[in-house]
Amino acid sequence: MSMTAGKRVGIKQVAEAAGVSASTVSQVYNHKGEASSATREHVLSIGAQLGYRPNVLGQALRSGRSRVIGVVVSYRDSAVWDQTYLPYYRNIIAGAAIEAVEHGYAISAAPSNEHGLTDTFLPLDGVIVVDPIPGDLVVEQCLATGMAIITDGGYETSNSAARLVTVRSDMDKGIPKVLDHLQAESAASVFRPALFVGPRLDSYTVDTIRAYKKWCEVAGFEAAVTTPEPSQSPLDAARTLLARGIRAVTAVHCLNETYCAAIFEAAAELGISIPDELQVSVAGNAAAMGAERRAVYLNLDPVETGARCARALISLLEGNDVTDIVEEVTLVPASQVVG
Amino acid sequence: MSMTAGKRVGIKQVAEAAGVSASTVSQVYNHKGEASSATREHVLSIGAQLGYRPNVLGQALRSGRSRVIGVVVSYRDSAVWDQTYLPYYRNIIAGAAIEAVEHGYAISAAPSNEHGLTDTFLPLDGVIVVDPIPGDLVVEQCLATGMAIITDGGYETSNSAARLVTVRSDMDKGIPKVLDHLQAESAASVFRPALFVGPRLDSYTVDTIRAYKKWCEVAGFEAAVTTPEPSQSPLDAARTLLARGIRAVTAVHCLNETYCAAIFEAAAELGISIPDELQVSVAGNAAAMGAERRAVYLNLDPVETGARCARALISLLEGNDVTDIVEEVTLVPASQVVG
DNA sequence: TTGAAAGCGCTAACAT
DNA sequence: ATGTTAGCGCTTTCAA
Repeated sequence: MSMTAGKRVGIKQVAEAAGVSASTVSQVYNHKGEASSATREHVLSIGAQLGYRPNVLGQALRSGRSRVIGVVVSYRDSAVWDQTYLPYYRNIIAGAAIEAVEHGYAISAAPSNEHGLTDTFLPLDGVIVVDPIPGDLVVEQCLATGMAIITDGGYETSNSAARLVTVRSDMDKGIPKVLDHLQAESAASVFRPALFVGPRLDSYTVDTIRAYKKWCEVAGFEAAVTTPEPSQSPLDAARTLLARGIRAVTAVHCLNETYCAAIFEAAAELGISIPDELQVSVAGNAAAMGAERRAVYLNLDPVETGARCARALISLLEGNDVTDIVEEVTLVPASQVVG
Repeated sequence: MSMTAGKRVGIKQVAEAAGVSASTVSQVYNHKGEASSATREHVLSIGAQLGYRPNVLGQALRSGRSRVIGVVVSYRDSAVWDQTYLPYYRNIIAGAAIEAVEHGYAISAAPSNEHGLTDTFLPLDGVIVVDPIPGDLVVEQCLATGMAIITDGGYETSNSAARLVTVRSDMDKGIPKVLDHLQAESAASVFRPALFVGPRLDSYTVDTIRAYKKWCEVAGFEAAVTTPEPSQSPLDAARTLLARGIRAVTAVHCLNETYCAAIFEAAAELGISIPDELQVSVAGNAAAMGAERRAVYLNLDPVETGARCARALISLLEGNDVTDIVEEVTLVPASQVVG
């Protein structure tokens, strides 16, 4: 155990007990193999005997690597934050924390505001930025300092020296999957799928819209993308969308749980029955709180995503080449409980 | 931003620019008020100008405080771990991480095994131990080193010097609440409430059993506590319990989601209808994945609990007196969706 | 009120 | 192959 309290055994104690110098001990513990195997064994056995654990703080200070990675929690704006982003971040954080510890890293949630990353007390070896927008302030700041970055969501940069890896869900496959499913299950005489997204143009949204439009084009349907006007609530936008009538809109795919909830509420108000008169699908965690059993889920597992991001970042920090990651998304039909 | 990469400005740069010594700068930034307000202002303004942020690693090394707190993830044993503990821990971790960062602390998930805490790489200022059992190895280890500890769940120690604070749910109030509710809703001619718990005698289980027995005694019912035999699965135990018949058992309170799921499965097998023939209640997160709408929930919010634990620990670390915390639990009736 | 010096635990040049 | 020296950024006596 490397605890703080109590008199811990340090490199010096081991050095003394083993009758060697501190640097030899250090050398044995790190650059495995420049010491004679005799001393090596000896030092190691003494170390084990004394219960020596290198103090990471010392290592960190000396090497400039803190073994702490940040998970950037973007600027929070009210309702949407609480409903969707906060739960999502929590899961990302938890997944990243559990993965990180396996590799000897700790997690620091790193809040950001309109000025970018706010004070993160511990120096960060790298960061995970969730859902950046193009030219994201936090990403650009980190890029500028040469920090290693993982984005959960696509990100374009011209910075060729960047240590930046993206992790994103494969909407190019997922969206057709869910639209095909909706069409196959559709009871309407004419299938009319709409897309309901938010105003924030992060890559997730952009990818979703692109895939939707492409599917419509290929399948010969007219694309209908609805976005709340500035200052319009998701619920209002949903009302407007559904007011077109159940012949104009027979199915809606929602960007996330927030928009899905708005659709359900608007449908209830208008006396539209789901899924009989209106099919609803949503990208989100089918196993999450208040998951809507009447909706089709394009299942996202944020805990796993968090773990994946942490793994990628750590791999990057260890000096490996890491390529962008595209996550598969699975389809969970309506009324199906997820184990 | 206190990032690692790039040439950060340190105490020396500030000292030089301000024309004072490093120790004066340090003094200004820490023991607010031993420098003349003139120098103070000056140093602060130069510091701000240069964007100086104390390097926590340096501080930590010198002061022996790492500003990292551990969340101990207990020994994981297979199925129960995945179903109940892992989700619970995740939420605790996320809640603790978000709370911690507000106070300048990072979180390290700290895995433990049968030998206690395994290597946690960063030195910990304190730990949060979830659901310790009496004489818990991890708790005792930490106690021995004088580390600050928060237990999520009651814990008894004779160590008077201990910096140990417990955070627990108020089962003494919660259990009567849920049993009263079940009794009031009961359709059976004779109300017969059973309790279904696990073999692990952590304080949460013990508290639950105690409160249940007391309620039965006061209300004049016979107490019936069911625990899986060693090597018996929860499902098997549930089968045995329900096999007694719907007149012998009209209601079951389950310790957690694992036991609740077992009851539901066994009931389905036996053709017992819930809640008509059998009332089921469970202590857990009513807003969680796969929450059972037919069950009555004694609602636990692990994210909030995690935050509370972190807050208590940090307060302890800052040298405050912190008293044990008892969390209220609320009742969520069956078939009610939680916002 | 301020500064000089020592050192937290460790690693990396450099010397031997 | 091993030891010596210096110093990462900071705090903390202790002296001025």
